Amino acid sequence: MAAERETTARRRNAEATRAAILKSARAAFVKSGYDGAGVREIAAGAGVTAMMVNRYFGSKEKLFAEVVAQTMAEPTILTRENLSAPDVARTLARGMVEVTGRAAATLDGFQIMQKSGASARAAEIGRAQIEKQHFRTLADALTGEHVAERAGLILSIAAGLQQMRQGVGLRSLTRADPEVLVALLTPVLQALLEDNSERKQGGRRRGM
Amino acid sequence: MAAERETTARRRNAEATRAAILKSARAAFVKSGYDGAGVREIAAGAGVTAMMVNRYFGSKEKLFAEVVAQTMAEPTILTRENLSAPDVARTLARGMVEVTGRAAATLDGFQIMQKSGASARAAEIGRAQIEKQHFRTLADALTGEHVAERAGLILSIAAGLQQMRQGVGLRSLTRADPEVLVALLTPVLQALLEDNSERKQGGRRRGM
DNA sequence: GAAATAAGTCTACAGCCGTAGAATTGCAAG
DNA sequence: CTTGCAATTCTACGGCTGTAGACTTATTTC
Repeated sequence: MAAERETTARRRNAEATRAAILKSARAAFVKSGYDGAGVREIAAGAGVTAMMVNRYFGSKEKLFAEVVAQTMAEPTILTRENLSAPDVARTLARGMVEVTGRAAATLDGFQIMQKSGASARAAEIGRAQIEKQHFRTLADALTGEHVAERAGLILSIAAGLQQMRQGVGLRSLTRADPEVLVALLTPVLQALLEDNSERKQGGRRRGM
Repeated sequence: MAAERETTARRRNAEATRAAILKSARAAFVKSGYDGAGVREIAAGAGVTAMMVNRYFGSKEKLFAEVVAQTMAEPTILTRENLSAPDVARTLARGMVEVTGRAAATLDGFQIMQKSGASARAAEIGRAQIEKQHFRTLADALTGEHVAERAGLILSIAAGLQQMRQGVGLRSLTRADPEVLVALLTPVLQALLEDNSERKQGGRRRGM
């Protein structure tokens, strides 16, 4: 022994337990939302009892806040790389549509919010993180007029697609060829990425 | 007496009670979603006890189904009139944005689904009605290629805007000038209403 | 080995949930 | 007025919720 003891060696491994709870909680919140996921269920998924959740995070609400913050801090769609790609609109469209791929983190965040629609508290927590992470990244990459509104609308499209496909399960979208959706979505996003707020061109859009 | 007795006069007015429960239920589901709205709360809003809900509708789930069907059967945005207006895109955009106006019915439906995201059963019930009402109306009005996908995407945009504005409360959208949102949304919807699935004009097939 | 402390579990509490069956009320017809 | 039935309420069940305090267990330090 004495091999590892970073910052005082853990007895029954508090760090690992905490991480396990976070992981289980994320899965549970993605699946059932804030109200739907039970503390006992989350704890069981981490191999501990319900009280550990309160012991490590104080309350279910604080655990939720940490899960949301962590999930949205690792974006995979709205990244600076994607936003500076040659064909931004198509790249974003593909990220929104390809739910199976490695776009899981960003979509997990939207999914949690979609499943947590009933809770005002969850909405507030999610709003703060969306604005801090996704919205910020997006708005920073845009140029021209009405940047905030355009960024908000792009996020709305991502959220709406997620809701109708994964949540509601609208068949015309679940059964659609992903490539068709990407092709249809690309010009839509293009209209918001560029500054074409109809006719008031003021200056030539240099952006994207 | 004998003044009114349509289909055998009601003693303590079963019809009125039933209608009162439906009305209260709709308000409750809009506010709290399927899981969040309690049977006792719904009943209290109608001035009766919880058991009347089961007596008149069999179960909470059946009540929900009836509320959703009724709400979505009275659309105010996706109407045939709006879909044959001269400037369809702007008319739809305005309907999606002006939440205060008389677009309440259509938006109520989306709001119920947004708040009920945690329940798979509610999603299934909502999906059926959305496809039957909104989707059908919309798809019938479109022409060209990929009508079903385009209709689904338009519904996604409506749902996403609703979620981000009313649900999550994204500030860039809640504080935005509605006219700006309409102006930005119009070309976006235009891209989906027209058949501009990028460059493959192949042949003009009448859709679906 | 004994003491100290961190990690984890047990038990319990109010309070809510949807719903079932029995009992009760109110109205209208005989 | 009485009888009959529809409309409504009462009581209750089993199960779930988040969380608080006391208790137990394991690990480390002296």
